Amino acid sequence: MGLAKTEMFTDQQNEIALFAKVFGHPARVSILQHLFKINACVCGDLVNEIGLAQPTISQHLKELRHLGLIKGNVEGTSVCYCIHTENWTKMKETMLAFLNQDIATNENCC
Amino acid sequence: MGLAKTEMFTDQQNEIALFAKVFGHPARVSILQHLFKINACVCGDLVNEIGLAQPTISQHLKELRHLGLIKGNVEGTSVCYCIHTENWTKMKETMLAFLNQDIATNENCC
DNA sequence: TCTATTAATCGTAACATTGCGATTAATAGA
DNA sequence: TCTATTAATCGCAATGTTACGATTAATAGA
Repeated sequence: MGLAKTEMFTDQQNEIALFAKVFGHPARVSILQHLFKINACVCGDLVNEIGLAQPTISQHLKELRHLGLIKGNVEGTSVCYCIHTENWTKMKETMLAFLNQDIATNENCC
Repeated sequence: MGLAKTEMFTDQQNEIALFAKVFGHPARVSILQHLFKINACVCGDLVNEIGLAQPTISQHLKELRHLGLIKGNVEGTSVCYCIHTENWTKMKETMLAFLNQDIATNENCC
């Protein structure tokens, strides 16, 4: 189907999956790392930096923007993208709670 | 294309993307949370717990196993799955380094 | 040995993702 | 106004993902 059955999972599980999904492509990881590094960027810079075509980068930026992890200011003919700090922090809390789960001790297994 | 151009990214970026991708489906998030909770589980339990068909769960378990995040012991006709603690810790370090990036201060933007 | 149980695998349909050429929209500057 | 620049959007081809019915493989117990 290619279509996740989201209705059978909790909001929290779906939220984790949505954030993880957007990190599930090295181009988006690379874009975010670049934005963190310089904290100000136009799309053209990213095209040169990463090496994918302009429409491809634009599409990845769109996904990051729709999840709220970055924001963009129009400055003349270019757009200045940067990390949406508050939303990044919120996302981080959700993901950290998932990654830092404690393992129940159980000697019956493994 | 549906095919990420991994060769233009660093090993670290590809690794982050691979881990994130496996968390990018609520069923796998749910499976991992369940394994953390009870730390011993057969596939059948997960089918009842989650509500997807047995082949679907089996497929998700396979992906988690191939990334090394879980391990499975055969016990008679059932299989006991649990978190692969060492690999989970390693994965966590990689993901935390990405999530905890510091934002460069730059007042020229946003 | 026969049967029930359990999980893996196969095959396939439906849908999603990725990448990019072509085009469009918007603005700056001549 | 005209042109150059920049990024978004469209459209499409190639590939990946998800889900599950059907089947298979393996073992336990009668």
